Amino acid sequence: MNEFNEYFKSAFTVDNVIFGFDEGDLKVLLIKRGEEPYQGKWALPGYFVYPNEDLDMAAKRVLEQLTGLRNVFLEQVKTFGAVNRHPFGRVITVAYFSLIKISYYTIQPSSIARKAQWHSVSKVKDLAFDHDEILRACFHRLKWLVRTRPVGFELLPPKFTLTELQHLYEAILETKLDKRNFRKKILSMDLLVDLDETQEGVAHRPARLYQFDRKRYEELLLDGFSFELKESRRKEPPQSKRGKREIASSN
Amino acid sequence: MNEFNEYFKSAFTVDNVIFGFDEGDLKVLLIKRGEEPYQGKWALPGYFVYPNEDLDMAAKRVLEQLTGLRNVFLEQVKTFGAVNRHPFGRVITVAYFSLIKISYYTIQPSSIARKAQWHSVSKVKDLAFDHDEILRACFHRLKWLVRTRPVGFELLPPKFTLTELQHLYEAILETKLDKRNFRKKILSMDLLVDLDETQEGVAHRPARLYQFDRKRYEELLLDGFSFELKESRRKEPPQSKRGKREIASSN
DNA sequence: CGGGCTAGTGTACAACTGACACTAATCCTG
DNA sequence: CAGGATTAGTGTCAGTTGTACACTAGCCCG
Repeated sequence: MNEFNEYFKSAFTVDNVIFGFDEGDLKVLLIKRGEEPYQGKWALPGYFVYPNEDLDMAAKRVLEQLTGLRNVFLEQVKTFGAVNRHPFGRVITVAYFSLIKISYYTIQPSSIARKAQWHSVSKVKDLAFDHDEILRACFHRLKWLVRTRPVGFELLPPKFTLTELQHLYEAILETKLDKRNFRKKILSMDLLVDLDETQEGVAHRPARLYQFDRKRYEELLLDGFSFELKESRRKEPPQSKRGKREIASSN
Repeated sequence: MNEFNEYFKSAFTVDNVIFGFDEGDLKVLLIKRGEEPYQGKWALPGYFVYPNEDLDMAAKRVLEQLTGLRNVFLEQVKTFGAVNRHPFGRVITVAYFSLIKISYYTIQPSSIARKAQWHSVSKVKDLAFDHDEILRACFHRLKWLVRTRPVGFELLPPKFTLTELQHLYEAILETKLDKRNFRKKILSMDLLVDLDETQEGVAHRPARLYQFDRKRYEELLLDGFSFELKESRRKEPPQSKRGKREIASSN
């Protein structure tokens, strides 16, 4: 056993990429570092794993201290262990990502949490450590996840419109989707419950509100869920007014 | 910096799930442990990560010491860090998996390698440490991978028959596939080169030999590859001889 | 009450999927 | 050397799914 002692000199941490969705934009929760190294830079929330703690527990702890939330989607993504990624010594970090409803998030009294802020995923750059790379890896995983499991559940408020759901998919997949095809596909999964309510206080025709059907959701996880829709090829603002007219729908 | 010293007391290792394919069966390379803990048990090949080594480097080193192979498919899968998973102290392990052509594998002179042996994935159980769980996780990842990338390349010998390729897919996916549909699908990808050679020394009609087209393979990786075929529902040995007759193909 | 805005809706064509059975070619055996 | 054993190899049709595409409906606001 002594022959291995030289190896017991490293530390490991967890870092958590916390995704949320708001204002049609995919967001990630970052912390402004108050101390060295990388003081003043934005970083992913994370901490050392305690000696008596499993990895998943550590990730949950970090998430809860920051957001007050438990029982949310949380999954290990990848481990980063480049030799010099941390100036304090050999530290490898296990990256997790979680999906939360921003509307449920409340600022926690802990000192870390007071330095936290949501950032648009597409605009984030120049994070501390190798966190840019970690964020990219987690975003990539989220993109994959969205095809494999009905992800909206985790990120949207309990009641939402189909357009909101479509915007979420578009934000994650970084494409535009065709409205009619998207609706056809989503509704055919029998996953949404029509609440027979509509939006209020919007300056246009109000949209119907839906919620996810948790039971059906779990069925789909088992049966295999797969979401595939090509990017909409619709030309943006029609430059010619003279395209073939579509026959008006009559149903 | 001193405040963190208590965390720098752990070690980490890599474990490598090395898959091969032989005799119609998916295999994994295991080592019989010569020392405690778990002496005499089969285990995944792995070792401590050296202080000056990145994770991927460590995984490559383990693979090469064992098989003599470099430049093979090798990917990180998941990190396992349960508090008591290792009796020597806090050791977390980063699991990798690799795909190799068994025919290229040669027993290396190193002492570890002499204790290595191929095992059918479906029969493996009761491994040392948490290696059963690690193997399951890697097999699961391989199942996913096979839908996403033309995996045969990595596991089959350079020349192979369509039936061998089909058996490989069946072994990984743990299903039966329909012969005609499988062939149609694979050939339509334009990924295989017909070598205009046939098997020799088989006691039946010899099959044509194919090889992968590396260039087309790389195109597919970029363009997005997706393999989906339902399990064949063909009834095994036809119990009734009186099913509807299929019209004989006339082309 | 008209303009601005977003919601909401159907169809036709193309592409893909999946079910399904026999003949061809080789070796082996008696 | 004929017949049996064994695996290779091949096409079509029907049903489903994917995709392109444009207008009317309903609300608020000025």
